[in-house]
Amino acid sequence: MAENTVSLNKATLKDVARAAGVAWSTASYALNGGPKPVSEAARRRVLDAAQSLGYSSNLLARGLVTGRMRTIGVLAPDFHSTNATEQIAGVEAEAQLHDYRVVLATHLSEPVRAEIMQRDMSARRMDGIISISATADVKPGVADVLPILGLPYIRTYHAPLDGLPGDYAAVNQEQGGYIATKHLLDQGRRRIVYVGPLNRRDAARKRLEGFRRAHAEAGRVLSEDQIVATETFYTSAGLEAGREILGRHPAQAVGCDAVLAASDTLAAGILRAAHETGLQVPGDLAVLGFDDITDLCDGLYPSLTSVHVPLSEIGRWSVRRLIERLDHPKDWEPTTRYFDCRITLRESA
Amino acid sequence: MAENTVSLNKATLKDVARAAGVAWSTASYALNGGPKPVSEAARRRVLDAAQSLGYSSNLLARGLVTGRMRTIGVLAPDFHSTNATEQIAGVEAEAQLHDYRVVLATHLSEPVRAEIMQRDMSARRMDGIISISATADVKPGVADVLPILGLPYIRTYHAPLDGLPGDYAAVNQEQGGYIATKHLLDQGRRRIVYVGPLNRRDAARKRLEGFRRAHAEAGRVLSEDQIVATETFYTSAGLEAGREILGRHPAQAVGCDAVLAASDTLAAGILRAAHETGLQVPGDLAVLGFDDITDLCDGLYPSLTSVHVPLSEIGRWSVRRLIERLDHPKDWEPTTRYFDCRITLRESA
DNA sequence: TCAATTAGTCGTAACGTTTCGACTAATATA
DNA sequence: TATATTAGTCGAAACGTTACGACTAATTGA
Repeated sequence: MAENTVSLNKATLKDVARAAGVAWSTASYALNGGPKPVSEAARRRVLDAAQSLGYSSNLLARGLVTGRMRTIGVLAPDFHSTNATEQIAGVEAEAQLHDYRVVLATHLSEPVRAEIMQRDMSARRMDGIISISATADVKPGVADVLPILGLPYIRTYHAPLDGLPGDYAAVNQEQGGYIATKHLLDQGRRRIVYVGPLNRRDAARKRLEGFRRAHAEAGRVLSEDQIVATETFYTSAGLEAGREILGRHPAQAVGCDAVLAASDTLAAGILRAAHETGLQVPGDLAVLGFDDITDLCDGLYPSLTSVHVPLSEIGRWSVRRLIERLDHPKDWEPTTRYFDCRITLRESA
Repeated sequence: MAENTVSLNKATLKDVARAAGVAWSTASYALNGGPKPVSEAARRRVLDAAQSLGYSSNLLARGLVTGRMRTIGVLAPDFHSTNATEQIAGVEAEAQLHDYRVVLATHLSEPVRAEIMQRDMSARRMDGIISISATADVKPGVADVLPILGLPYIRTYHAPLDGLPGDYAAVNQEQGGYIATKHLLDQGRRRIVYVGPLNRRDAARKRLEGFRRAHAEAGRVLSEDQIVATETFYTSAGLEAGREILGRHPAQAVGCDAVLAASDTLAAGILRAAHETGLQVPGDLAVLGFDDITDLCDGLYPSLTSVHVPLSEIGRWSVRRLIERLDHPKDWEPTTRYFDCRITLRESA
């Protein structure tokens, strides 16, 4: 089954040309449709020769002369958070659609490592860079070197106004918080509590702004104990917050009839607190998460209604935008694009 | 803060050499320690020149002449399953450690696409390919072209004995099933039910073998209704199976006191069925999952004890193995390596 | 002191492409 | 018929490196 193992794909354009009895240049024209036409007869012979020699062109050599590698560098903080991987998935899928390849580099939010990676991408002559962030936080210095590389780049999910020029794709976190809250209010929930980490300048804060706006528009006064700060996004933090919230108004029917959590993992903790307290979800208490992590939301009991964040879409758009810029460098100008969230309905709210 | 924007990194080795007053070759030796020594004085001048010109070497040109790009191609079916991403994460992390970069390609389990990607990687002169599988199923044709490319490659998580030569890294699924079952038996569980999809030749079957072996070693007879087949790995399938199992022996105390699920998502369904039935977990019923998906296991109530599958380790090992082969091509021979699972203890078992 | 070694440097030939300018032969234009 | 135009082909010059062979100048050994 492996009689052809001898083809160590050493065949070069020169070989093909020789086999077809033409000059390299002609062979090149025949294969890739260069700037000069080539006769049907010659084309045939070249194509046949290439076929039978198992020729495939050396993209390094081509890249060296053309200056384009059809490759996009993706810079990400890590590879574990769904935030990052979903975006990368989108990037990869869209890139493949346009016959671009993707090279990966993680920087673990360390500026030095980030700079090394960016320089490396430049040295490898990537056509452009997409710098992904998994939080809306500004990681100081992580993308600072981008502008001086002279490569087209796009940042996603970073804080929009960090002063760096260039394209920018972000989640409309505020809108996410807004529709989530509106969804709960429309259900007739009277007292909604928002749970999330507020210490950092983060997505959770933006979501909170949406939470406030929805209340304001509905003419609802928001008391400050309707906002509960957590330290992290972990389930344990959610559980702690949940116990506090539900313990605060023990037997009171309308003490708190809905919780909007800044992440699905937090929401899982709330759900657990509800179980412990014996509350029915969504009957006594509605719970709404953020991120729409399928496995988690489906697995929870009851399954978790969650705000879907269009991460994959962000990745896809970034690629399209980058390629557009590469193809028409003239009519490009920096763009900031926000992506709206939507709600994935399940049982909990 | 961006006064240096002019440095369009056009500086070439020739420029550096000119600035330092030496020949290209000398500059190259000074920068990368070539085969000839270079005087301290010259080295200084070259390094300084390189520094002030913002020189970074063109890796394409270098790759063209050296034939090594310090780049590994990663072939994966998709980008959404944790199975795939965890492995890729391991690959990326380890590659970075050795100053290798990773380029990504998904083939969606379509043989044609897989072949295109593999040829592209060869054309880009990757040093080697790691072909990742997310299931232990053999996807026919997906990796068939690898051997004829003449590139070193490693397959992970594929079915080990699919006839293709080369390095191979796999999960010891049987051992996973074994330790999981043993864990439950050691707890004193009397009647354990295994839940998983059995129609396909898949990881779940291997796990079942371990389940059987543990019973045999403990001298326990296994009745066939202790094995429940599902169609999928989804939570809904787990719920269905759970209802069947728990409904089958309604009030009977020792009807079934433990469930080993072939995945965490299935286990989530079992947990839900337990809630519906009013059973206490782990008191009345122990539930053990497979895959150890952190967010999910931590989020469930009670949190899910799960068999951890060393996916990231597989990725890391593959990279080390590949680099070893690249560095010492002579003393290489095909290796198959199995990676053992371990149990991550949480509340449910 | 003379030959043999060696440290240091320099050209230059690869590597495998694309593309430019020049060259033929055929075709259309007047 | 002479001339401009074109289709088709070719050789050679890039692209930016590494590495080989040759060449000096200095150092060593006898």
